[in-house]
Order: sequence, then C-alpha cells, then structure tokens
Amino acid sequence: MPKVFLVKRRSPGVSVRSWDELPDEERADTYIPVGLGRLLHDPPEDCRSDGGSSTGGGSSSAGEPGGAESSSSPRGPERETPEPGDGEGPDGHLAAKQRPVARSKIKFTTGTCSDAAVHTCDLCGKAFRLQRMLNRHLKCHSQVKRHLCSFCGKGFNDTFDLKRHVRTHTGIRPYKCDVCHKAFTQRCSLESHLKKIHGVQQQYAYKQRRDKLYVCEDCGYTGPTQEDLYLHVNGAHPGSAFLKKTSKKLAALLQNKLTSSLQGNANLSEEEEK
DNA sequence: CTCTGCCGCGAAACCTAC
DNA sequence: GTAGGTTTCGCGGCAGAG
Repeated sequence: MPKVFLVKRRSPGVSVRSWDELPDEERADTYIPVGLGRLLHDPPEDCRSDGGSSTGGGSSSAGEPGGAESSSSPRGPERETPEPGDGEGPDGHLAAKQRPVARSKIKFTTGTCSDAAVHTCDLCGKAFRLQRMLNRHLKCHSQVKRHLCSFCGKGFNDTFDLKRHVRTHTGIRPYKCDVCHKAFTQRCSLESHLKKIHGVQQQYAYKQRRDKLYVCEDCGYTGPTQEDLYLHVNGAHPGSAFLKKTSKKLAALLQNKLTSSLQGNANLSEEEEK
C-alpha cells in the first residue's frame, strides 16, 4: 500500500494497515506498490488532499518521529498546489482548516555571479556561465511543469525531481542507515541522520559525488551497479519502464552478459547432470 | 553541441519530545 | 514554547546520451 494511504486517523478506532509494521530496512526492499496501477487511474482523495500523508515523513517508521502514523501531517508537495478536491478526504479528515498556507519554496539564490557569467536571465537577473544553464533556468519561471506526478498531479521541471517526489508516494527508501537500519528516501537525509544521531562524518569533500546507488523504483531494490539493477529489473519487472529507457547500447551490452551468464549456468547444469 | 537525467546542497516545513 | 531530528523539494552544477 502506498504510503499515500497512510493517513493518521483522528479516531483511534479506525485501523489502517501501517508501514509501521515493517521495519524500514524491510520496507525499503520489499515494498511493492501493488496499488500503483489503480492509483494511476483512480488517485485516492487522500492523496490529493494530503500529500503529507505520503510523506512519509514519516513513514518512516514505526515509533519514530514522523512515523507513518503521523503522516497525516499536512506536509508534502500537494499542499503547495491546491487542486479541486483538496481537503476533501472521505471522512473529512485533513479538512481545509488543517491545511496550512501553501508552503513557499521560493529560494533567493544569487546564481552564478562571476565575471565569467555572461548569460543573464531577464526575469530575475541571475547570470550564468553557459547558455544552456540559462536555458534550463528559464524553465523555473515557466508555469508549465513538464513532469506530472501520476499520483497527485503535482508538476516538476525535472524528471529527477518527479522521480524523487514519487518515492514519497511509493514508500521506496533506498538509503539505509548501517547503524540503526532506518531508511530514507534521499541520501542527504541519511547523511544528516548519520551525522546528527550517530556522529558519523562523511568522508566526502564538499559537492563530491558519492558512490552511485542504483534503485529499482518498482520495488525498492538497490544495487551497486547498473548491470546489477538491469538484471534485477529484467528478471523481476520485465515490463518496467526502466528497461525501455535503458540506452540500446547499454541494454545490448547487459543483455549479452545476461545471455552468456545464463548459458554458462545451463552448461554447468548439463555437466552436473552428466 | 544540446538535451536530459542525476546529483548534492540548502532551506522551509513539519514532527515529536521535553 | 523550544530544540532537535526528519521530510521534502527548488535549483545550480555536472556528466552522459544522442
């Protein structure tokens, strides 16, 4: 069940399947958004009325601050984009009165204001070194969001932002704490947790890229390599969009490896049978 | 070369505990 | 009320694909 359904009921009598029943580490790896297909066509009102519910914020976990049980908290992206039907949960929970004012995410940054920055945004004055940076920046001013969340309808300028957002609906938490096994949707959340709770300092320089983690957005499986993820998806989710998006070159390469691997196993089996 | 996806950073908004 | 931890997302920088 997508976390989006995990709305804290005001009345304790109502029992709702809670992800609290699963530890984070298990949830992250085992959760399969079975309702996803249905959601695509029939998004629950809760979803629209309370993105927060998805947030998992809570979801995080049982007994933890911001756990799923508290997910009704009016938090989350949907709050920022009130839509028809907002706040109209089936039982009236999270009524409009509980919805806070749209959360402002407006960030006043200075852009790249170096001498080398020669491409300036006419709308906000930010300057960029490269034209393509300015081109992309201009999308920020556009009211048209190209990437829409199929769960709640919220729009994003960036596919990755959408992908990241969708995790709040699917409950997929790829980043796990080695110490307490709590799971997080984003790496920075995990690193913040490690630093504050366990006093673990990251060994990375400022802005240094971490080891990439390959995440299956269908089930939360994580692998250390793209090949690893490809093999997983190929076996577990043959119809996954991931396979369609994988570049032909890489797909062919991985498919060859997969085939040869299977052949090797087959030969091995034959030899064992003899 | 351009487009697009991915990344990390930073900050607002939120929660729980005290 | 306040402090501390967590969740979420806007956005600039970077890198790979085409």
